[in-house]
Amino acid sequence: MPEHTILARPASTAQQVHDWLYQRIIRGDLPPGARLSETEIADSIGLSRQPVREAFIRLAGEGLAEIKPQRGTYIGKISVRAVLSARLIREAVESDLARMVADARPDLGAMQTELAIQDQADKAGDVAEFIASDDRFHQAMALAAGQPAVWQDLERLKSQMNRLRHMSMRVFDRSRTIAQHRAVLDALTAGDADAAETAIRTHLRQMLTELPEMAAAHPDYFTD
Amino acid sequence: MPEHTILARPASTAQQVHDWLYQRIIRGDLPPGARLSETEIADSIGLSRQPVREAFIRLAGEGLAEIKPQRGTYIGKISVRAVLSARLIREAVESDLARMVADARPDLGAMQTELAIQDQADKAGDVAEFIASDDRFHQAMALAAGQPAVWQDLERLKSQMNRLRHMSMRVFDRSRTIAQHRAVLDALTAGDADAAETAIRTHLRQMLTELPEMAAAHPDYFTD
DNA sequence: TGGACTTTACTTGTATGGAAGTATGGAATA
DNA sequence: TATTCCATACTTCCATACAAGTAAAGTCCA
Repeated sequence: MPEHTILARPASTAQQVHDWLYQRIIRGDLPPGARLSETEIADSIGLSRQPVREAFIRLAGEGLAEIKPQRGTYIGKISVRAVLSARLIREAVESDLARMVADARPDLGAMQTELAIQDQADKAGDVAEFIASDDRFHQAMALAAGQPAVWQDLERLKSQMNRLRHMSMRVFDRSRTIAQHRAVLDALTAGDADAAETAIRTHLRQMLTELPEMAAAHPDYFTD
Repeated sequence: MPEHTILARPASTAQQVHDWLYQRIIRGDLPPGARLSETEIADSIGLSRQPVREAFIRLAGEGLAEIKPQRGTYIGKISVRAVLSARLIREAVESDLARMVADARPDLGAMQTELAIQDQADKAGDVAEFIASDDRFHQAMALAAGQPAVWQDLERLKSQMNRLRHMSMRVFDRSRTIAQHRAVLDALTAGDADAAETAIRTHLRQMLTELPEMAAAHPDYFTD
């Protein structure tokens, strides 16, 4: 998304505030339903309300914040409907991508690398790195399919899902995720499109079992 | 996306400005690359620059405008990459939805209705109504699959594509679109999942031939 | 004690002035 | 003539002040 210029101009203040809040929301630092005050944040970082306000507008556009006119702004709760929708879309798209990769037989070194990183991160208990590598694994598949832009679009849909994962990864079995990733990669390496599609669909359906458990454990974090 | 309240409070001015510009962009009234001036628009509708500015920010978040700091704001050109990506995603998702509908055999009256409307609109030469009904046809399929939220997500991805369609529908053969829609509906009615998937993929691949022609006809409207 | 009303302290929304940066056209210079 | 420099007229960005609306605490009255 960021356009590349020779001289990398620093982003606008409003954009920086947005990025800062975005990370805090995704990582679960700012919990769903939490209150966001323009004045409070503006004062805390020595800015006027305006750039903070514009950051809120950007966040609301991404579905991460909810601006209630004259009442307040709140961190959006995790929409179960949005998560389920994004999951279905991911399954459909990534199974098509998997078939493309299996047929084209490109180099899959990047995916191999990420799998190794996930192994290490799991053993080290580094949850953040595990999640980051998980994303890069799927991104690498999109890249291998020659569709980098598709992954960018999926990223935008995934934002709700990401928050869920930062919660669930601490709870659920990461070795199961690794095993599923390996099944995908094996099928792709073998050039078996049917097996690859089955593997990726199985992997992405994992969330269907995790979501209800998380929603039951933190009912106040979810809506719908 | 708009939240439903019992008493429909009028949206904020900034939101209204956004919606107004959004429609004008999608319908091609404001051509890609055109200049947007905060002061100019603010003066023309008797507002201050601030709400107009916030409308610009919302548009930029949707990829419809590009804000160049201290230089100006412009209607975003149609990104070929974004259109191709959205098209691939639509094909993957809608073919999964089609399979679900074919298997579940729900009532398809809504899709029938839209097909009839498209027939009429085509004969009457009402392009806007034809496009609107085209959208409702696909939306009805998502609804029949029990996935209304999925269509909402696709809508957001489609914005770039929509602009393209408002151009191409005036040029290309609408009866061909109708025939493809009928093939989809027939397969769904018959409960033939394989045929339905084939039909919807064929239909959505139509754009792959239209896009290069449009890009060649209006090179200054596109980027990438 | 209970309930309706008023006040008060918040919130976001809008208007306006000025700061910082960019592009353009003209003048001075080689 | 060609090139460099600079003034000027833009643009978006940020700060500040005020307006409009909400919600909750406080007050008055029955």
